[in-house]
Amino acid sequence: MRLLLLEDTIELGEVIDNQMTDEGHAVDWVQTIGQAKAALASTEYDLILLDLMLPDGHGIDLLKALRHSGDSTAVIILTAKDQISDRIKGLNAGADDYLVKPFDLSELSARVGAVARRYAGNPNPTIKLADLTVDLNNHQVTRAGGEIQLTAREWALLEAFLQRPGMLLSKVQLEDHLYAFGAEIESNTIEVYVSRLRKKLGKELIETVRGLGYRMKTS
Amino acid sequence: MRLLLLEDTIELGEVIDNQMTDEGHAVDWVQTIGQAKAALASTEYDLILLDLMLPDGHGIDLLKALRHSGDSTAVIILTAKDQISDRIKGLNAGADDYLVKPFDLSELSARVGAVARRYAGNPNPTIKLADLTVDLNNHQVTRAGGEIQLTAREWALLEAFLQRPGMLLSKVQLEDHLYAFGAEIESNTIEVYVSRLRKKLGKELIETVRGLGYRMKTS
DNA sequence: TAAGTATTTTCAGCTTGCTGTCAGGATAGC
DNA sequence: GCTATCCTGACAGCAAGCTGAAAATACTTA
Repeated sequence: MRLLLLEDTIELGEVIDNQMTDEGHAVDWVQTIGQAKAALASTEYDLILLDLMLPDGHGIDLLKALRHSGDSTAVIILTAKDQISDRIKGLNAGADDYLVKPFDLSELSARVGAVARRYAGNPNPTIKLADLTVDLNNHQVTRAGGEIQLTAREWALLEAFLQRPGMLLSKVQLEDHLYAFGAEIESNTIEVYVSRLRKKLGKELIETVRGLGYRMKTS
Repeated sequence: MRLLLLEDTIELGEVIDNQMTDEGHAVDWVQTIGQAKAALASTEYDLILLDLMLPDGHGIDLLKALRHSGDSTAVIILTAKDQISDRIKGLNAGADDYLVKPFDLSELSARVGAVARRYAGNPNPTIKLADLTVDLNNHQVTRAGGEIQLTAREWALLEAFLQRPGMLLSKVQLEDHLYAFGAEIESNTIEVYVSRLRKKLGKELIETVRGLGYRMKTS
């Protein structure tokens, strides 16, 4: 899915950019309304993530202009907590959803996923892997009918593997996926979680590549 | 199906009118409570689409008057209002469903269709869930014959789960369902209501997904 | 309006179970 | 065998969630 991210905070913008890219979306990240207009003029997007307070104007105005011109691209608004009335204005102006900062990346993923599904017409995406069924939407994993309970971290790890099927992933890459930027991990946490995941999913799925990282078998 | 649409915004009214007419319903569109009363006095409707903020009064009052006079016509509330209690008042006053503006027309169609089916084929639609019977019309839950009394909030929460059976719902999503946009909840209200619902319905129905939200078992 | 009742919201203490770390053992490669 | 790397059981600390109860609010009835 093709996303336009309009967010002037470098820090937050980068995080969202990375996350969305990780999830397989094509992200164009711009930081001003001017740039956004240029991007929108030249490209067709499936979803716009819209910050409201921007250096060269207010996001609502962009949204209004967009809707006025007959553009019905899905829009999710990102607003600060103290701008409640903005949310209402945003929804009135034709936004599809909103998120209040600070938000969990997982929450953002869920909303974006919901929009993606709405557009793809696929209500409940699942991945089948060996005898496992992974419900990406509900964070549910089942094997032979039985449900496997995963903790948040275990799920995040599985997700990392599923996003790049069959690829070799270094511990650093996995850490980057599990821990939002800046987190310092000084122990063998990844090893521990790989171990826990294997125990729950079945050992043969995740293979160790000594000195390099891990790889999940695709079939 | 014969609909009464009470909506004072010309723009929105026209859109809904057209859409519903397209879908084969007979639509009477009025713009004030006065006109609505006149229409209701002379005609039998299957469904009322009710805006709340109206030039000559509040939609809730009409709904209350209607129910007080023993009229059980289905009502779907259309509200852009951000007042916390509107939704609750609406449901308490006997609304069947609600939609927060702006909404997708497809969403509206779906709700209207649901009401249509509810009234056409099935005079008393119920969902069976474990040993529970949930009567969607009357907002009643029974178990082994005994009736379980739910308060407005408790019902709203149950409803959120029933509308998306088996899906993982975050606390934020549940808040959005219980509290119209704009309400800020700063405590563990959702946890409290989950706790109360569990106590009334039976603990095993709602499962906690730590760090992510809750999920209601479907069977 | 005021009193009485019901519901909602908040708070605080408690429980649960996840997380990150470590240590000691296992394994692979040389 | 030796070493680097990886695996995994155990555990303390912590954060998320649960729940009883009080405070605040809404609703009802006289």
